[in-house]
Order: sequence, then structure tokens, then C-alpha cells
Amino acid sequence: MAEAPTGGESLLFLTDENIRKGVEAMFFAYRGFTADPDRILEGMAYGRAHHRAVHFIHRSPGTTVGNLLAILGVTKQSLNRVLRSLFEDGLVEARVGKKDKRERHLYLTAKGAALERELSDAQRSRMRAAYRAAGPAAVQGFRTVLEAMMDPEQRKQYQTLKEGQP
Amino acid sequence: MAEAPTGGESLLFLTDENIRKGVEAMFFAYRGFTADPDRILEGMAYGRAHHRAVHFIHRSPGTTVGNLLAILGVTKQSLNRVLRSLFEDGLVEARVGKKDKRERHLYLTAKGAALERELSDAQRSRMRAAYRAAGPAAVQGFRTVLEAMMDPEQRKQYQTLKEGQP
DNA sequence: CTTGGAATGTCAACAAGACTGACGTAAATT
DNA sequence: AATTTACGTCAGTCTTGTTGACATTCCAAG
Repeated sequence: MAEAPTGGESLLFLTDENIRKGVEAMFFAYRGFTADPDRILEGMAYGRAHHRAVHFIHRSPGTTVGNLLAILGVTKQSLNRVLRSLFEDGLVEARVGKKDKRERHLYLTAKGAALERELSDAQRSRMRAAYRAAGPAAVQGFRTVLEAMMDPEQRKQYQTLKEGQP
Repeated sequence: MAEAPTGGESLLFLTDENIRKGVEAMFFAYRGFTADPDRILEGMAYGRAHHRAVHFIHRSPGTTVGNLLAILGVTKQSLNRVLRSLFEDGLVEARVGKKDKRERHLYLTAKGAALERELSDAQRSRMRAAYRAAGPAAVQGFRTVLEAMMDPEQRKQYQTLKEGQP
């Protein structure tokens, strides 16, 4: 993978053709990325939105509704529909904030954690296989490019999560 | 969760934590990936589905409906809704197949090509910036991992496109 | 203490984009 | 002549997203 054969750097990797390949790679890869959890979810009364909510609640237990709203980038009405069904089915519970009682802190129940694990295992297993096949150097490049593609605000949230709370 | 740090290669990049970061990177990056064209489309009577159709018709002019169906992975009813509006607005035209008259070969009109360019320019500009920031080695890794994440069938389609027809 | 604003939740209505199922037509294949 | 293929269309459903309006609860500033 050595670069810069010429004087400055070879910018051949920035051709329109190459960029377009990248666009298409994102398209097809994202389909694969969501395929396994989607398969599990279909049939249940849940969808991708539930998966995302459960993922980030698992990731940051005790997060507030407003926090989740910012991470997911949807309206509260949309998130609320999802959360309501998760409450009703006993997958997520909301505890009123101690300091600020307006806030609801969200936690997975044992049942919710079980679903999270099932979904994430499926998704991670594909990602792990891809990582293993590609090798550590490729993985580092993968993450670098993805990070560069994010909006600055998204990147900030991503990085906050990255170091993240337990 | 650490694996076999000894012997051959360090497998530290395969920890659950690392994989999860990859999952989240995909989530946030895909948001960025679609953000610019979505912004352009909003207000027009079009959405992401129209963008995808226009992209792949541009990519493979003369492709058939069935072909597009396979690439996009949607039902014909869903695609048909999109194509109909693109026909009506004069962005795409369908020519009956010469050899097989059941087939419709799809082409962008000048107007359609203009929209394609507008959308793709926006999307590619972000991708190009990310590529430039990350460098050629990272880009190669990026593509390697994405390719490994695809379903085998999707990968085949992707690779066919990659070398692709004119 | 009162009031303003913030955080949350709820109801109603709606749209995009996906899905299934059923049916029709024309053309190619057998 | 019969079957299969490629495409189109009608009708209905589902998930996920949107806006707008309004209630509740509660912190904090006047």
C-alpha cells in the first residue's frame, strides 16, 4: 500500500471514477450492514428504529430522551412512538431524574438487553468477519474515511461515544 | 475480549469494543453520506429512491427495469412508482428493447442527467473531501472493509459495476 | 411567589418508501 | 399451443419519518 510514487503525491485515488466506486461501496455495504438485524426484527413488531434506540441505550445507560434525540437525529414524536412500544413491552425503562425530575433516564431491562445482544451479535458478527478478512491496516483506513465523511456535529457525538461512558 | 495477542498477529482490532465503534462509525457516516443529496431533493417531489434510480441509470445507460430491480433490491411496485414520476417529469426515458421487445431500456434525458450531476456532485464532493483527508492508504482500507461487509450477491453486483460497462 | 421557559409526553394528521398479493398484457421460449 | 418472462398497475398495509397543537412538570429568574 505504499503511496506517493511521484514528486508530490499521486492523486489518482481522487478521480471521479474512484469516488463513484466509493459511493457505490457505501450503498451496497450499508445494505449488508443492516441486513442481519433487519432479518431478526422482521416478524417482531419492531424495526430498525427500535434497534437503534436499543443500541444507544445499551451503549449509554441512563441517557436522557433529549440526548437520544440528538444522537439519532429524529423528532421526539418519532422517537416517542418507538420508546412507547419499548416501554410497553418491558424492554426499556425510564427513571425520573434525581437532580432534574423532568428528565427521563433510559435503561434496558434484562429483556431489552437480551434483544440488544441478539441484534448486535448478528451485526457485529458480520462486521467482525469483514474486519478479519480485511486486516488491521484496512480497518484503520475504514474508520478514518468514515470519520471524515461525518458532519462535524455527528463526528463530535461519535467521538464522545467513542471514549464514552462505561 | 482480547484475543491471541501473541504468536502471529495482534488481533486487538477484533475486540467487541472495536467492532462496536465500527458499527457506530457506519451509522454516523451513512447519515453524512446521504445528507447532501437529501437536502437537494427535499422540496422537489423526489427522495432518496429517485436519487438511487437516477444514479444507476446514469451509471449503466440502457439498463433494463429488471436489472435495476436486482441492483436496488426493491420490489417492482416500489421501483415503478419512482420510475413513473421520472418518466412523467421527463428525466428518464424508456426504449423498448430491439432484440427482446418485452424489455425496457432506461436512459437519462438531458434534464435527468442534469439532476444526476447535481446530486452526485454534492455527494461526491463530501466523499472526495473525506478521501483527501484520509489519504490513499486509508481509502484502500475503506473499500476493502466495505467490500467484505457486503452480501456475496451484492458484492457481485458491485464488482460488475466496478469494472462496468461504459 | 409568580412567571417564563425548558424537557417531556401525547394526539392527530400526513407523506415517503418500502412491502404483499392479485391481475393483466405482450413477447419470447418451449 | 402452452408456458414462462418482463413489465405494468391496482389496492392495501407497515414502518419510519414529518408538522402542528397542546398539556404537564419543574427549574430558575424576576
